[in-house]
Amino acid sequence: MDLRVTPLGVQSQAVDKLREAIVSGHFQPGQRLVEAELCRLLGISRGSVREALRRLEGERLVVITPNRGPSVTELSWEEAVQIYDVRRLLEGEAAALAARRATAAQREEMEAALEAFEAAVAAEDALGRVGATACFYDLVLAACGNAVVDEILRGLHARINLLRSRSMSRQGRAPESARELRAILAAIRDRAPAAARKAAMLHVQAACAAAKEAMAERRVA
Amino acid sequence: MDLRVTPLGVQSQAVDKLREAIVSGHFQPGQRLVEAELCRLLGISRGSVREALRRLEGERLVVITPNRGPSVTELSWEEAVQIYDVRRLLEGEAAALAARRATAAQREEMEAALEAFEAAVAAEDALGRVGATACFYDLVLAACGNAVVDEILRGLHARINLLRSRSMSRQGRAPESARELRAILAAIRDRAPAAARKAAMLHVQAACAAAKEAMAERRVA
DNA sequence: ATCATAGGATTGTCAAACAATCCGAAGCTA
DNA sequence: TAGCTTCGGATTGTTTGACAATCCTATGAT
Repeated sequence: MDLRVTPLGVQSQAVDKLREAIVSGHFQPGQRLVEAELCRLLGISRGSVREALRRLEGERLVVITPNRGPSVTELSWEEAVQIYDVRRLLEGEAAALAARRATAAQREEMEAALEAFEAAVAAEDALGRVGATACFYDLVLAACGNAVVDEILRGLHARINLLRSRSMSRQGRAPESARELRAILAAIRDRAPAAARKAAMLHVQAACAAAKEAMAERRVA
Repeated sequence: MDLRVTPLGVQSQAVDKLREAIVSGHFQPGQRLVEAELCRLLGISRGSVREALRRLEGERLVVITPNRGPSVTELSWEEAVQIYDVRRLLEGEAAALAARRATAAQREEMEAALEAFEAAVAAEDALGRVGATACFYDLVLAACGNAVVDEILRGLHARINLLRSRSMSRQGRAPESARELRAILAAIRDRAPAAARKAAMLHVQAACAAAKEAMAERRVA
């Protein structure tokens, strides 16, 4: 077991901070990220900033246009649909694998996370909801045992967040969402891969539909 | 239509050359990539080399260990299996979408590419085979119309290539492979998404099994 | 009003430097 | 000889400064 504690280089911190700033909407999609500006904000040199930006480019959170530099990725609705398509497949797979492989302890943790989510829904605690959702997802992805699925889905979630910064609301859908997650967990507990896959795909499908509606509202607003 | 011709900055070229060197096996998996060395080989500055390496890290072709620097990714068999799992899903999806969306012209091109592949198989032209395969894949991915699937699969193919550098042989499987591809194309021509998905998944499954055998041979050798 | 031009802002790239870290090899000890 | 310590070279992480190439904008000319 490796208990190394790395002093966490300047760049890694920069990447984390920038990613956080982007997914949280502090930097709006389309906004240009001027290197000199980021140097000032982060207190690091241009070389490090550029490397950090390259990493975020790899995560598709930033687009670097030649001779124009970096800006926050703008996600078209068309591309968002494509992402949801892939998510449907991969989250279905992840759920199926989790149903087959999750240990008893992991099932317990999922149950706890889901209860936390339901509590947050009842309390209309938006922040708690996203935290609990993330926790639930982490557990499923850990249980599925496929690091590649994990890695890709993390990336896709971050990218979808680029949309959500504005259409966050939709809290009306939370109860449905809770029911969908519960269905997934039920299938995982029953060790029913096919059912888990179906439930997870349904959940993504619903999320996509909800995003579409939110998008339409935004469009007219 | 944008017919801009970009002078193609130093870094982009560096990334391309390094990627080529890696997937072609010129740099072996696990080999360390010393920055100063790459500066000499590429004739560019350290800053540019480092940015190029960051990009390749994003493509998972290079691993950068803190305070040890970059080296060519070593793909474990375990991880390769996970990649094949995802490929099965996504190539199935791509084939299904292509079956639904491909234009007549695209079907013709696929037919041509497949015939080229079969010709290369008959002529035992290994290089021609990989070229024709790549071409066929490009056409299917273009026809499927999902840029996210395209992008992810390209990445996964490159990563699987990290394995193949040694286990390239397996030319005995080429005729089977040709039959599998033909089955995919047949389904696409019939506009039968379900059949196309099934055929594509079968193809990946077979490729995975073949890789496993090649791996086992290597292991004992 | 339209076009050309100039100037500022920004990126792309290079060079040089230095501290921190890692790794191997020499030397010392038992 | 085996094992431990120490030392020094190699390599990375990061900074600073510089300059050409490119883009954008505002100014000025027709």
